Amino acid sequence: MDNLDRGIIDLLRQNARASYGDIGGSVGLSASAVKRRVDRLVADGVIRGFTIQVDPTVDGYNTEAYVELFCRGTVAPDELLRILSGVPEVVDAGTVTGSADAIVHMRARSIPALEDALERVRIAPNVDHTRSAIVLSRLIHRTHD
Amino acid sequence: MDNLDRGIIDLLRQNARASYGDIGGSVGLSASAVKRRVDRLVADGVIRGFTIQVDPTVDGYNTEAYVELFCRGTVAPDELLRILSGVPEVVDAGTVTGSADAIVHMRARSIPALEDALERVRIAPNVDHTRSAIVLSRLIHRTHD
DNA sequence: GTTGAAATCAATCGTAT
DNA sequence: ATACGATTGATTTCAAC
Repeated sequence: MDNLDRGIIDLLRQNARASYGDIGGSVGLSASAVKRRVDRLVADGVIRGFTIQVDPTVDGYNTEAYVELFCRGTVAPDELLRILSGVPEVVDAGTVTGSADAIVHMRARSIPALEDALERVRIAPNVDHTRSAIVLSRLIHRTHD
Repeated sequence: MDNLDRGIIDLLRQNARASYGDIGGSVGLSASAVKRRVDRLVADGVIRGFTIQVDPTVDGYNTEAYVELFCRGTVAPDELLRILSGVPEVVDAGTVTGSADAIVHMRARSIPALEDALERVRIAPNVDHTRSAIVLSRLIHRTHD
C-alpha cells in the first residue's frame, strides 16, 4: 500500500471503468503493472468491489431518515448489529457517543415503507425508543464507498 | 427506465466492471443494446458514476461523526449545500425535520482532522451551533450507492 | 434491437531489472 | 519481488440494417 496504490485507488474512485492503460498513464506504470496492483488490492480486501452510483430519486428509494436509537440498559454492538441486519432499509448505522446509543440512516421507497421499517427496528427487545429526523432535501451524497 | 434498465443497474451495482456481453446475457439483450442503454442512463444522470468501494480502515478514513446543524433564522438548502460542498470530509448531508436544520455525516482520518473539518462547517455565516455524535463502532455499511 | 467489422483493451507469458 | 513488452483472445464501439 504505497503512493502508487493510493493513486490507483483515487483514479478508480473517480472512474471504476478506467482502462488499466489510462490508469498507468496517470500514475506512471504499464497496464499490466496496474492490473497486478488492482488484483492485489481486491485480493487483500482494500478494494471491496466495483459499483455504480445511482440517482436515488430515480430508483424510488428517496425517502430517508436519520434515526437515533435509545436502548434500555447496556446494549452490545453485536446485538444491535443483529437487529439492524434484518432491516434492509438500514443503509448505514453505528454506535455513537452522546445520549443516543446508535444512529441509523434509513432509506425507503415511501413514508409508509419507512414507518414499517422503523417498526421492525423498534420491535427489537432492547430498543426503548427512537427519535427520527426525516430528510427533506438531500444536500451531499459523496458516496466514496 | 423499464425493467431492463433496472436489471442492468442491479448488475452494475454488483459489479461495475461487468462486460456488456455478460450483462446482456443476464438480461436478454445484445452487448451493444446494453451499451446503448448504459450510455443513455449515464447521459440522463440515472447512473452518476462508476466507483469502487474501499475499506475505510485501510485508507485511514475511519473516524466518523453524525453532526446536527443548527442555523440562525431560515437557511436555504442551496446555501447549506454551498457551505458543505467545500468540506471534503462531509460524506452525506440533508436538511431534516425536527429541531436541527440539517444532519451531516462526516468521515475523517483522525479526531483532530474531524475537529478541523467541523470547524470549517461551523465557520459558515448562518451556522449557530452543532451537536456531534462520534461513531464508536460501525454496525452497518450497506452501500447501495 | 441486432448483427458484424474495426479499434481498443484485458490477460497472460517470457524476460529484464 | 516487481515491472516491462509483446501476443492472443475478449471487449468495446460504431456502422448499417
